[in-house]
Amino acid sequence: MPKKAIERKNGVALWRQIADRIRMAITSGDYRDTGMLPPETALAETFGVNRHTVRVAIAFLADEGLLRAEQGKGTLIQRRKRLTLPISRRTRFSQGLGDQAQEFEVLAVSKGTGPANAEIAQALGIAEGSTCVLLRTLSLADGMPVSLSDHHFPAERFSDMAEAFEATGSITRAFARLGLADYVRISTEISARHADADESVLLKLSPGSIVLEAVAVNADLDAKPVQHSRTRFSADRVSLKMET
Amino acid sequence: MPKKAIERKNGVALWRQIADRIRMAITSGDYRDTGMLPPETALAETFGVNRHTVRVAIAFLADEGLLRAEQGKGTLIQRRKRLTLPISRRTRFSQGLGDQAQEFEVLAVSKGTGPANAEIAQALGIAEGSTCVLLRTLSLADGMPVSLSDHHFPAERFSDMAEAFEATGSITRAFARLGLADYVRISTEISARHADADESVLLKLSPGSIVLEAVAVNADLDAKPVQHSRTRFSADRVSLKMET
DNA sequence: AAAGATTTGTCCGTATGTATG
DNA sequence: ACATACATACGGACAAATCTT
Repeated sequence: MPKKAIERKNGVALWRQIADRIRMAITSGDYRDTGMLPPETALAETFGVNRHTVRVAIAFLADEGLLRAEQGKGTLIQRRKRLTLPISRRTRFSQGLGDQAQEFEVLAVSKGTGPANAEIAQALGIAEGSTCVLLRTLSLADGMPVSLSDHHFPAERFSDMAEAFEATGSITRAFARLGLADYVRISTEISARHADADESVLLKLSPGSIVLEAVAVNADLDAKPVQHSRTRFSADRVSLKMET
Repeated sequence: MPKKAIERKNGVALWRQIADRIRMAITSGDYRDTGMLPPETALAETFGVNRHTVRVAIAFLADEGLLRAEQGKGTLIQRRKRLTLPISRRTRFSQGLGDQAQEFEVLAVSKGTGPANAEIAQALGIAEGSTCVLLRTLSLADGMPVSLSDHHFPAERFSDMAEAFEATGSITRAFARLGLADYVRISTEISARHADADESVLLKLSPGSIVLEAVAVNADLDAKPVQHSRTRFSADRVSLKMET
């Protein structure tokens, strides 16, 4: 039974819908045994479309780097797994994801300072308009972008946060360098939506992709908030797990 | 000024990209002051497309129930707010959402029994293939579908779960009736994806909509799992919040 | 109350993109 | 590569409903 009939007239081309379905099937491990896609004719049959349409979808995914079609052999799957990020009071971002990939890195995309808006000021327990250190980071697992984060730190307490992060490559180590040895996650709010333009570019998403957005607040052991972050995960590549 | 130029040839129709952008603008509160969309001509100008194209996008969102266009007046925004479901060790579903709407109800869509697959058997700590009570529920806030859940309960212990739910209208009360006075959430895994056919129909989603999927396990106070559920939330209508 | 401006609704035609066989 | 059918996007013109002056 097909999960969902491919439909016309929803503003999404058939080949694009099929590409999305194949991508989803791969990330949920559907072709694990062979490591390759079924033949184009079989896929065309499955989705109830012409083979040409399937070929456009495959070409699109090959361009993304997810597939590699080889004449005579078939269509090989290049990447498969979805990472799982544990979330708990003791959440440490790079620890949680880092051990699920060969290579894991967090880059500072931009840094600066700016005033806290109402939402962030409330979360951090500071006055609206107070200066914050801003840090935008991009994490990559085996070279593939996984998450994009916008962090806010109260500037009064952590004025050198951006530099400390660049020196250490980790928020946890940057906090330690600034004299905060330990901290805990006090809240995480999760939603999902379509990626916007910035996210599409930085996370290398195709248009219409979904992001999981996690807005988190960390606090020191006296329950004083030290960090507000808004992290967008590529929903195709990550799921979030809470042990409570 | 638009964040990013609308692009053609990505397999996504212009009107669809514009509909997605308008939907996102609304849910992030962009037109809160007037409660209406700018005129079609202004939107066309903003997005750099013909007015007809904007009209198709608006018709699409109107069909979703997000907008209502009225001749001579303008285009009214029908709904904007997102419900927030708290998740913690003490999560009680209808309690969490129920107080954010005037009226909240949970319906049993279907019930039955069936064997546990590998994933569910492991989560519930029972043998693969053991019989489970299956229950599919649909929750509505003010008449609008919010979530669709597939629950599994070990049949050995909770053979009358489905009936108990129908009699009480709540999982918590059904457990209580079957002798389980208290239980706790032990894990929740969250991901996001496009809705499939069943979900689209039951949650009244338009094709291409996003669902948040939360796979949760509840256990009694002896840490023995009592329930596995897979809940899909309409991402446009719900966000999940963890206090840790 | 009347006239004009604004805004959505409908019709025409034409060009390009998408999907099939 | 070709031919065919339908969806998408554009442009212009005008009607219908509503608001403003």
